[in-house]
Amino acid sequence: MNNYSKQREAILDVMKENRTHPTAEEIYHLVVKKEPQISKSTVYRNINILVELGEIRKLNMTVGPDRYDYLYKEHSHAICEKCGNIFDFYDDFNKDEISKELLKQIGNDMDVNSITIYGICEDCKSKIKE
Amino acid sequence: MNNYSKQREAILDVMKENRTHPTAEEIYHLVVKKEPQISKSTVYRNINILVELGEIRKLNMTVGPDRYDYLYKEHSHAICEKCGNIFDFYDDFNKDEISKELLKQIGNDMDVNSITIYGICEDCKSKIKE
DNA sequence: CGAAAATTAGGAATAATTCCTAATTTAAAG
DNA sequence: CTTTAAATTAGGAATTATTCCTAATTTTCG
Repeated sequence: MNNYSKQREAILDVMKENRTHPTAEEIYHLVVKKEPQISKSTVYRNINILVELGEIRKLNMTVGPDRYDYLYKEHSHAICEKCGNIFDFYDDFNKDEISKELLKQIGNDMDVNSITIYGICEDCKSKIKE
Repeated sequence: MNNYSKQREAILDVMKENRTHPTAEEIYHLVVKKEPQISKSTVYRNINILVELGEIRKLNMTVGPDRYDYLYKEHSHAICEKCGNIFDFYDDFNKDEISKELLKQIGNDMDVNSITIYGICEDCKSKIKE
């Protein structure tokens, strides 16, 4: 793993240019404009490699397929469990402290990568009431 | 939605008895012991209803299928992005404050349901180094 | 009880993702 | 530069996870 390929580069470019938290399918449609011959399996494989390399982040969704995000800047996500909308925000969580607390409680010295808030957005709240 | 059925009750019982964050498939195998005739589609449908009703929680996984958790007591999860291990822990996050901060930053008055920590557990860290 | 609404089993269908293979591209060594 | 090994690709098959469909059964409630 880790040889240069224009396909992988095109995928990373698409991720850099798009801060829309695209699904794998959406990434495929964006990248096929740059590399028309690219196959879907290549997109999937490279997405996984880029996640592995820590260049992009996988967002775990309650609703719909997984989404991906380029790590342009340290930030967190608030995700609506109803509609799947993702909101970027800047938290002031202290990851080292969370790590320490986890060690104390669960006895496992985890590296904390990200903190995700799951909830219900304004729109979905009002729809439920109706 | 919301009529009694012994199938739905059996699923909820299984969730109460098992604090292992089972997948839908695992729930099916557990519940089929109690209700041998139950079908997988009934399990899936009722899992979704129970999530909807707020009786169980869906855990969004980086690796593998989604998992579910009975809400026996307010707690948070730390999930290993490599192996999918889920650790329960008690946080002291102030959800109302997070909600306020979100309103300020994203302009959306979300209800915060849960906070999930994604990271790499001890075991997976040591495996990567090898 | 008896009608209407909800739920079921079981399988088909769909969606999302991974796997397989032969061909091509890239890296690195001479 | 060639040559060779390793990595990557396209494209489609296969697999996995989940939802949808239908006729039959169960539950609710007047």
